[in-house]
Amino acid sequence: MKNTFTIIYEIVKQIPKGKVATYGQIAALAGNPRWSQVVGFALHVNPDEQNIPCYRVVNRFGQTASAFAFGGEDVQKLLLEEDGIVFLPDGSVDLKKHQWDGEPFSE
DNA sequence: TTAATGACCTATC
DNA sequence: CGATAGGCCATTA
Repeated sequence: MKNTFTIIYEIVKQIPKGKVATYGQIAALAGNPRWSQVVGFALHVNPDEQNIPCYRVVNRFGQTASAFAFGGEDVQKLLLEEDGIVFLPDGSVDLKKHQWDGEPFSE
């Protein structure tokens, strides 16, 4: 069952520790920059949260969504801190310091 | 089946 | 440069 979701899951699961990726970035890496919404949907269902760290996925502003599906917003922040993410006083992560460089997929 | 919404982003004025 | 509007894909009702 390798649908669009699987692609997104693969990307998110490939996110290295201590870094975060944005929906648009994941969508772009997936091969479709306009899957931004679908990416959110994929994480929303999150059938493999154990292997799909949604907390490492943030929006364009470096903030997580309001509707979390694996615990709570506080947990999300804690998990990122555990990974070594630097949270700004605004409640967002320093994308310019932790935004995922990109997939190790050398073309 | 059609229509509307959605953890969004991009382009244009 | 800043803000506004629209659009794309998939899922759900």
